[in-house]
Amino acid sequence: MPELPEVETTCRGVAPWLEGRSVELLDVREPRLRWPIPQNLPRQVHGLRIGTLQRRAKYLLMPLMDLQHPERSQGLIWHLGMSGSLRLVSPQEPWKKHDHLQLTPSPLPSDTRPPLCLRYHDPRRFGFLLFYTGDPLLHPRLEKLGPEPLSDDFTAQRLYQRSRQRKLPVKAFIMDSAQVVGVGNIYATEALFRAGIDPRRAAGRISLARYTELVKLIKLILAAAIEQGGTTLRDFVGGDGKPGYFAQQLDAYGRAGQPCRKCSTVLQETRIGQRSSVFCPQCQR
DNA sequence: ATGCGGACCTGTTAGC
DNA sequence: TGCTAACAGGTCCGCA
Repeated sequence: MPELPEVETTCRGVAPWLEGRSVELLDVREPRLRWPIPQNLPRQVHGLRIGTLQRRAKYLLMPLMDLQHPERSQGLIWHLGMSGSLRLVSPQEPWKKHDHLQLTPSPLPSDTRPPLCLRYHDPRRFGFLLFYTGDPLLHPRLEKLGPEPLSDDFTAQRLYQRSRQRKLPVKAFIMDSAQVVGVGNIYATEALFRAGIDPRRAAGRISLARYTELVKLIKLILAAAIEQGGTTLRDFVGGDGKPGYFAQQLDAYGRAGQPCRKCSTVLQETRIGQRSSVFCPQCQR
C-alpha cells in the first residue's frame, strides 16, 4: 500500500533517471485506471522535456516542458492508488500482468545504452494519471489539500483549532486530507497508539497538549518510514520494487488480538469510517 | 457544513 | 478440496 513514505521514495528513486530527458513514448496498454486515460495523452506529452519531480501528499508531480513554449507550465500527475508502483525497467523487460503504462525517455547524447523506462504496475487500478496545465498545486485534485505532515505548517495548534466542535472520531479527523496529508490507516493507527489516544474519541474533545504529542509522533513516524524507504532506492532499478517500510515495527496495526507491547492487554479491533482500527483499550483513552 | 456510507478493483484469506 | 464471501485500502461522490 503506497503511503506517503513510499511515494517519496519512488520520487527520489526515479527522478535522477528521468529529469532532463524528453518523452519519447508514452505507451498505454490499459487506460482503465481510476479515471480513464484520454486517448490523446501520448500525443500530448510526446517530445516534452521532464523537469524536476516533486511529491505533494501522495501525488507525484512530473513537469513536462515544451521547448517551443518554455513559458507554459504543464505535466503529469501520478497517483499510485492502493496497489500501484512505478519502477525503472530495461526496455527489454517483458510486460507483466497489471503493467498498464510505460514512459520511455529519449536517450541523451552521452548514453551508450537505451535509457531505462518508467513502468506503472497496478493490480487494483485505483491509481491514476492526469495531465495538468498551469500550477499543478492549484489542480482541482490538489488545491484543497492540507499541509504536508513534515512541514512547519502542520502544527498542533492547527489541528486543535480546526477540530473544535467536530464530533467525528479523531482517527477519521487526522486521516482527512484537508487537515493533513499523507496519514493513511497504518500511520494513523500507529500514531494514536503511541500517543495513547482512543481513536474513537471525538476530535473536538482532545486537548491542545494531546494534539501536541500526536503531531510530534506523526512527524517522527513518517520521517522514520521515509528513512527506511530510502534504504531501498536500489530496488527501483531492476529489483522487485517493494518498499522497505513494511519492515518497520508496527505496534498496533495488524495486531488485533495480540498483547499490547506496553501493558499486555489484548488489542481490540473496531471499524472507524469503514477502516479497520486496532487499539489498546487500556493505554488509549 | 458535517459525517456517514457506497463505489471503484482484484489478490489474498477466511469460512463453509 | 472447492467454492463463495469478506477484506484490504485512498479517494471521490452522493445523501441526509
